[in-house]
Amino acid sequence: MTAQPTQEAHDLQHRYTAAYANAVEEKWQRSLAWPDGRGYGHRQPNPGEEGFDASKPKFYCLDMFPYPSGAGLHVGHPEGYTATDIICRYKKLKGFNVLHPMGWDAFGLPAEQYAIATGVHPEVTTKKAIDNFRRQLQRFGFMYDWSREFATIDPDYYRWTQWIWLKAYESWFDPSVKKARPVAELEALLAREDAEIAAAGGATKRWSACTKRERQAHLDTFRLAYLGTQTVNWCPKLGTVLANEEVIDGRSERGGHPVLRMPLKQWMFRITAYADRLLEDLALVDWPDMTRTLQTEWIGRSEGAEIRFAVDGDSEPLTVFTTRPDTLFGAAYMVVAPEHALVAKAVSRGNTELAKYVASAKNRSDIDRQASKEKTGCATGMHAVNPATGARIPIWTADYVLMGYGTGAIMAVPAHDERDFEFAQAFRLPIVQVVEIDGTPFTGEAATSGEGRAVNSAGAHLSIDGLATADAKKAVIEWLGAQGIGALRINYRLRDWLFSRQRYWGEPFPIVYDADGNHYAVSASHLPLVLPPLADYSPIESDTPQPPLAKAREWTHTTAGAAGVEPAQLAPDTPVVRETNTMPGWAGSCWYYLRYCSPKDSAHFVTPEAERYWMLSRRKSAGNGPAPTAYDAATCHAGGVDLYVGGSEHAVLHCLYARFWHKMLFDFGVVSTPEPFGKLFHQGMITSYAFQRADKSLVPTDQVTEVKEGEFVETATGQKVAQIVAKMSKSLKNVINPDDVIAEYGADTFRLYEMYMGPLEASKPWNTRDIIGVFRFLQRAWRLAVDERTGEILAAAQPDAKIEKLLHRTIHKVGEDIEKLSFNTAIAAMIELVNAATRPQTMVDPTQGGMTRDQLERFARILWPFAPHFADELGARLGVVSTKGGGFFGGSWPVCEPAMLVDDEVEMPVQIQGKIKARLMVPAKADAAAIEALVLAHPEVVAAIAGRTVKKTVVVPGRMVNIVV
RNA sequence: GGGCCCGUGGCGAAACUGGCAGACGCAGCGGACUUAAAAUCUGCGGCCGCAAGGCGUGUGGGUUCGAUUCCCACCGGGCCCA
Repeated sequence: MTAQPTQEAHDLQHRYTAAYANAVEEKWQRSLAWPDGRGYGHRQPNPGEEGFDASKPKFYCLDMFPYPSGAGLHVGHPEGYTATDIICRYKKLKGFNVLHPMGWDAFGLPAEQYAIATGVHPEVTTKKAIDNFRRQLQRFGFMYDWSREFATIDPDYYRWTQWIWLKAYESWFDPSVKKARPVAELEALLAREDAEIAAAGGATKRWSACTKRERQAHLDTFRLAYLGTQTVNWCPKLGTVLANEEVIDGRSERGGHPVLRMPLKQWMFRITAYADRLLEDLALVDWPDMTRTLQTEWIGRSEGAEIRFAVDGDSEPLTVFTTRPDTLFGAAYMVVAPEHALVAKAVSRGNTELAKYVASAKNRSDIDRQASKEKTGCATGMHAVNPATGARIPIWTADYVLMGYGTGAIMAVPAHDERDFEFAQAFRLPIVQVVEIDGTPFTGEAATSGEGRAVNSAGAHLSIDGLATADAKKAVIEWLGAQGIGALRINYRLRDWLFSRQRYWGEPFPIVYDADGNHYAVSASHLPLVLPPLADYSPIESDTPQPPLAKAREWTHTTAGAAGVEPAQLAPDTPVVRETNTMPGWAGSCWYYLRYCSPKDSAHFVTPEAERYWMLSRRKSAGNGPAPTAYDAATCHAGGVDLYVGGSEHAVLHCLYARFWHKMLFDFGVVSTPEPFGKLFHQGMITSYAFQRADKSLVPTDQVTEVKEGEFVETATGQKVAQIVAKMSKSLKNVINPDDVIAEYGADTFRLYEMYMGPLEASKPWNTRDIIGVFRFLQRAWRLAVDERTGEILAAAQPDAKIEKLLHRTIHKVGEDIEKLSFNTAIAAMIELVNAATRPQTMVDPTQGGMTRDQLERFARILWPFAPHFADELGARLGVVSTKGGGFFGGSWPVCEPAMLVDDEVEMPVQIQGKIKARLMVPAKADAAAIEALVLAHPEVVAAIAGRTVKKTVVVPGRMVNIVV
């Protein structure tokens, strides 16, 4: 990296240029490299290991798991990583044991699609991408403990992902204690009580009278990981299921191939069992309010009633869920989803029009169905009885009712629900007002929604007229209960989690099926179940879903014994077929933070001792006692990771799924805390400038010319374009490559720039022009300390009192700001310090100005978390650290004397009628009365209030004085 | 349509819990140094005004001795739900 110095630069060989910065950075990174070449810098030992200091408090800081894409790092990645690096280095200087790991979320679709296109195995491309990511991250100087690195695709890792899944498979949720228990306990319980269980055809059967198969089938309905039937969007041409967002008008978004909606048996997680705990425990964590709100809404708990309506000519009642049981008298008709069993019944009675409607609705995605304004529907010809009025009401089917929510059926109250109203109007169904809402009279022209008083709600058996909504709900629910046709019920928007994917590049399920389709677990001792290599990754075109793994016939067709099924479950020579679905990309990221505690343990998914040390933390209010050894809600924080930093795009799904897994693991007794992440922080997005024509279409950045300050034209046409802020994207050609920026300024400048752009949580535009500012700050700081010609330290002979005071204040402010993650203001404070200490150019003797060696060292220590290579190099030249000693890694945060933070005198503004009219110096310790006396005696004040009487004086010591006349 | 968040110089931003609006940086303008330029050091810098002064934190109102900060309405932008 040592560029040949030009003749002019020859005198200034030690000037902090980009080339110099790069050389210094690479020198330090080399000097800190580990002998094994896997990483460099800090390696944090675990409890029980050599060099572990149990007397220190712990700090576990985590960055969200990156997916190593082939495109390499984006400038968004180092934003969060720099922030966590700064706080970890700071905590290290403050005497903490710091766990700051990094690894790779490496299963996933892009690598698989690349494999389909090129035939290169995803493992090859993924490992290449990981190597590139690691190289880029290391070039930034991030203090990760690389000895703990792993990827989700490592069999040593996914062995435990499979192990956790098996634990869930072997567990059920006991609502009486609100936690998971082994299925074996449920089995024992059923046997002990000789319970009556549901059997085929609606009958019941005693446990003792059941066959082994019947018992198994019953237990399967309780498992936390279970085989369930879900309606999926299956695209035969693409050979895959699609997410709702990927289906438009019954065709795939990509390629426009037909998509079939079909029920499919797939592995599910019973996350809904944990809905209440996932909701309640949000109160225990220090998370952004927005994120907690999003999770709350996602879970979507609503209290209402389940009501069973008798159906004419059918023994089976129609069950609905409603949040407004008080509107029962207004239920003028029923609507069921096209997939509802009752519709099939009606069709089987020969209703051809209905059959046509169902067929057309079937292949519309849920999103299409809810988005369309036009209400469609069809009468089933069947009728239900409104239990309150005794009226016979028609049952319709319409696609705006979804099978997935509630019971897939609603009672329609058109007067008070907008969608029901539109539907009733479209099909001329009766509309009856049953709620009188204050301020919104019901005119019959629109639905009125909200709470009020019940009207038109009196019948022979029940009358709720005049009752407020809340009381009316209670009364109706009570009456329904007494009649045996309904009850209070809690419904959730959250659905059970579909965990199967028809993909190759994911964790295989440790499950096999016998010839009858019964499933058996592969025992934990046979894990990992390694993903078999495939020569051909392309999807299988078929009308029935066939995951790519089905192609590995030798792997899929095996025997129970070879697969590792317990002989007690199935005879070893029984032929079995392996599950060919794989786990989704979420699987590996649900528990990676635990594996970092002990990534090499081959006997446990996490070493219990390491888990306790790194995950248990004392609350701030509980003082600084020794590390806790067991969770105690009174003194411990609920969440193990002390700081989790990542984008808000993961606020709902990833953070909810990880919490769910953590709670299961907590119930299994293998983790100590009820929550995984104590404090969560979302860094903002780094955007970029882009250019827009008058018609709002976007112009790539390289097709724009700046004609003058702030004025841009499209180069080809000369047409004026507006500069706007947009996401970085290839098509806009406004993507910034971190490698280029490092080459131009060095990693330390890059780190400082991203932290100086603005608040960490804010979304901010990258402005290449601004980088020079922080680069100049480093240059100035360098020049302050180092002779640019000789490389020798230039230090003041005597400390300057003003600089010493400012240094203490800066130490204080930078420390405080780091704790608040307010890095931009911390850097501003350091810039001010350096500006204040900079020698005037006219100064002949450099030892007359600047900072002393001791002051420079303290400055280097506070700068170190932000610009570590720069600070280490400065420290080395000062002779206080060495490359062998690892720079400031083992150092400490400088001391701030509280006495240096207070002034003897402070300037106070004096306002008259709220406008500043004077300023004067007052002793800092003066009380309000003394200040008032000083102020009223001040000549400027006397002049300003001359001729008027002072009505009131407001004195805020240390702030200001306001005189009201 | 409902809910939540955000609007401060030419630009990125700062401002503790209601107490000096614009710290710090970029861009700009000036001075010093230089044959000159770059670099560096240094000064100015919200707007209007020659000045005194006035006006200023999206707009309009309110509470308060005092509002960027709290309340109401509106305008603009974003996110989530429907």
